[in-house]
Amino acid sequence: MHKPGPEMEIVHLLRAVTVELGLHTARFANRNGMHPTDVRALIALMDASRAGEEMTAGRLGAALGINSAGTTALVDRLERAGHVRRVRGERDRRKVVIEVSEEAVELGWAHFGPLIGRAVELLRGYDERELASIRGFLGGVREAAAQGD
Amino acid sequence: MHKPGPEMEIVHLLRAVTVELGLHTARFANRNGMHPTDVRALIALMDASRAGEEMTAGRLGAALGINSAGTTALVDRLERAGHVRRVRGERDRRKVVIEVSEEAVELGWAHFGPLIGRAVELLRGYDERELASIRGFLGGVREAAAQGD
DNA sequence: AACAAGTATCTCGCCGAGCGAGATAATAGG
DNA sequence: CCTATTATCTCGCTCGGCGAGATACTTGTT
Repeated sequence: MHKPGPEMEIVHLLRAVTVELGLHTARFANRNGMHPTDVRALIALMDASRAGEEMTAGRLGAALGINSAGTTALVDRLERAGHVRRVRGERDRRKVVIEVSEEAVELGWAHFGPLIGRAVELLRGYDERELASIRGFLGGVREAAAQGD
Repeated sequence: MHKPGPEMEIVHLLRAVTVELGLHTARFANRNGMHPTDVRALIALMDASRAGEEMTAGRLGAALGINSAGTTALVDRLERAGHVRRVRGERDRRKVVIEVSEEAVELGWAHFGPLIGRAVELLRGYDERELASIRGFLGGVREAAAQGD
């Protein structure tokens, strides 16, 4: 019916990885009385912070694929738990900038640190050409998955 | 604070890929009046079918990280939509074997086919050593993420 | 064989995440 | 200024998933 091909093994492996990472995230969420969405939000916030960008409520909701009502509830939840702070935008006072608390960053590192460490360790075992192929494949899949919004 | 390192770029890229694939799955779910969990369930079912294994309600719930009540509701939903069939276990009549309908398989291929095709195309551009490094990295991350259940 | 213990699924009642619709507040453009 | 636009929030609601416990079938024990 479909030709198997040795490439399919890697495709299925990639999917298996995303499933496993999803479950890993869900465990972190459960252990801290949070929901998967809350964790995804914190990750998005830390990403923005690392890139030196401000994350507003609207952009956060868009990044997670939930609407404005859901986003407000999400930020309420995170704020109530002390994971984020709401800060009114300085230049545009309609906006609400969301800042991650130091405590949430540490909580995240405690759980995801070992996994990240292991991944970095694995990557150290490859030479530049191998790293380039990994980078190229992941980048290509990301682009392909982003098509058709 | 943290040493950046060129490896971190790939770690963040992998995370970006999982985020993008998650959104891609959510779009498929929305367009077909389903929820992300339903799609994850169908994928798990097709995986099992491809591996020639029977998937029961209990194993499905475990694979998705939801409890038995939620699993029953999930299977009800999928059955109502015509995506799966319930079949009483032959040997052990307590079990309920879940079978995916041909129609659901085609629906999935219509949406995920192009993405899978693009991934395979990308992989064809690498030689055996490069494929081995991609396989090795993904396999290693999967194992690392599976630790600590 | 009959009974207890174990296992797989289902039912019931409930909580709360996320949605649609629309209100409110701030900015931008003519 | 007055209107259109943008950003967030409020309200009411639906329904996915949970905990507790019921039900049905299987397996081990005596």
